[in-house]
Amino acid sequence: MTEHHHNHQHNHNDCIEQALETAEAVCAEQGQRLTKVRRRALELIWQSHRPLGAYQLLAKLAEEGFNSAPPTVYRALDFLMSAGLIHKVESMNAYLGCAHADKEHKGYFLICDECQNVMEFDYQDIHQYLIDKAAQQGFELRAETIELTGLCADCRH
Amino acid sequence: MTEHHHNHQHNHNDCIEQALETAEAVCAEQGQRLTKVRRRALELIWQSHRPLGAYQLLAKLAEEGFNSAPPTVYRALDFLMSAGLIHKVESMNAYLGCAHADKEHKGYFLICDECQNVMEFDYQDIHQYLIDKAAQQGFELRAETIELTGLCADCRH
DNA sequence: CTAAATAGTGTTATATTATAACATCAAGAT
DNA sequence: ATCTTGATGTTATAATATAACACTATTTAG
Repeated sequence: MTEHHHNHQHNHNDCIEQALETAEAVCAEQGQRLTKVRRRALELIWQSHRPLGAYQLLAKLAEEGFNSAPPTVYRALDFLMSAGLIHKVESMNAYLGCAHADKEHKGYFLICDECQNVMEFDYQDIHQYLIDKAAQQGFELRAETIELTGLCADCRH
Repeated sequence: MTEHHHNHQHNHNDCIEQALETAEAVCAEQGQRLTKVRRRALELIWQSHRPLGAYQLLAKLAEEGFNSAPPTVYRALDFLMSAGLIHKVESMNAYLGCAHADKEHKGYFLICDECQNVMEFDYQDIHQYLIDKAAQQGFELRAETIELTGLCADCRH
């Protein structure tokens, strides 16, 4: 389990830097271009301590002189998602930096109702379990949306 | 696992009838009122063979002379969700009749990308597993959004 | 039985999230 | 250098959801 947002023990700047390096590498490998707006969008998403809405991101980009029409941000988000660099949290309509972009994985989330802090986890055993259960029904699994909400350790007091 | 929508083997009308009976019982037990528009909304959701969007439902209700402003349908949906009679499929912004409304359970979905047919399943073992994994992080689980997509047996040929 | 309280609905307006369509620009390829 | 493709700019609009307040119906208390 990786708690990558606003953890007491770590310097989040390191995470962001790491994420951007990974992004560069992933894009290079896939022959994709990490353009200015894409790169900055990714950075802003990582700087947020909670999943960031498309229009929140758009506002931040606009402040910095980027084009402020919705397609700008949705294009960047689509790109980053298809490169596996961010995930969409469907239950929040918000976007989150992915801490395992370099590994094939599924993004499973633990979201705190109180502080919106998100932990991403990647349990290969759950994944395999779900594949097997689906296969028993003749169902071929392609994508998983797994979003768990509740109270994080800090917010339970 | 319960495939309750458009299965070859069953008469879906029976499902709908069953669902409405359960709804009556659940509402009675909870001291809630299953008013005309709520009841009809639930029935229309069940009649659909795939998750139904709020505005699709609104259109159907409007055809039948119900008020056709959005709050009408969102209020009905909110009511039905909080009574546990339907679920929202977050990844589709659509709503689905719940086949286990009378039992305490989590709605987990298998959604076919091709035909949009949905199976709802309720694995207590997954649920317990997730509770335990979350608890190991000090996280108290409250709600789960588990939506799996892929190809159903029919659509794989 | 009636008044008060509460729950439900009607109505208008608007907020939020996302995409379509087409023009223009910039980067890498021949 | 020009061609091609991918990326971005721009305008408009679609799709999803909620706020706020007025009105009505049902339940509850006296």
